[in-house]
Amino acid sequence: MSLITRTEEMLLLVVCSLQDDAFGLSIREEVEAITGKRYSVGGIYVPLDRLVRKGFLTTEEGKPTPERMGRPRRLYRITPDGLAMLREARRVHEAMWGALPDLVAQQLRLT
Amino acid sequence: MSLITRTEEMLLLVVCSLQDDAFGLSIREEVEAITGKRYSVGGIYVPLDRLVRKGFLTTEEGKPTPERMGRPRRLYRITPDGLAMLREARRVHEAMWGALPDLVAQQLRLT
DNA sequence: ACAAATTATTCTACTTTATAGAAAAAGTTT
DNA sequence: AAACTTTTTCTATAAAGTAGAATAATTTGT
Repeated sequence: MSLITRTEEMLLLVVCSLQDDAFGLSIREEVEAITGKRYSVGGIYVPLDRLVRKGFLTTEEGKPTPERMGRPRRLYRITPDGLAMLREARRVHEAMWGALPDLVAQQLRLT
Repeated sequence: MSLITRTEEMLLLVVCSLQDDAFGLSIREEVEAITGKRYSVGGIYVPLDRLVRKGFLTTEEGKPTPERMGRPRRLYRITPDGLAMLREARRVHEAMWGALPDLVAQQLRLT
């Protein structure tokens, strides 16, 4: 199977990190905090949908009566297949970076 | 500026790893070796071109008289901007994975 | 009950990137 | 110069990324 994209990896990881609070807007906040870059709502929801369709995430409506205004949340959780994809992404990442000659590695890790 | 894609990161890293032997087909071999996945020639040359256009790689014709048959090679090297992109990709990667709660991290690193 | 305010998701059009492989190019050997 | 070898270029298609307006579902105020 094909490798996951960087966006997909980020979203899967952030869903894991947020645990029971992983929904569209909280995921967006976290992604922005970590990358330091702005994301439109589409930039989050569109790939989230894709991950659900592919079976790497599951989703369900948030609890019915939280004392909170606004539309209910749609929560996300990672699946076993999603975890497998993350492991694979990590393996490739480490193989790539591990193959660097020492001299180049030094240039990269510092500065 | 926007984050580099996973393919771009792979190609930049492999160009670094191969040093003076980084050309289309050798890059493909290395990418395939590391990922364990097959890549068409287009799957390598098209993104390589993009990286050159963006200023993350430079390219030049291979030496004139190598005792080797076939069309001359087109060699690639990373630029300072390319190195900066790799550093940024690495920073984001570490921030993402570092934010994982211990329990999830265990599930991922093992198995 | 209705209007306003709040919070969040859905939808969709557009741009960029990925993917595949046939065709062309540039050299060497016979 | 014809055949062979190695490598790149080109081009079409599919998939993913990006942006933001529109819509939805709830609570609060009157």
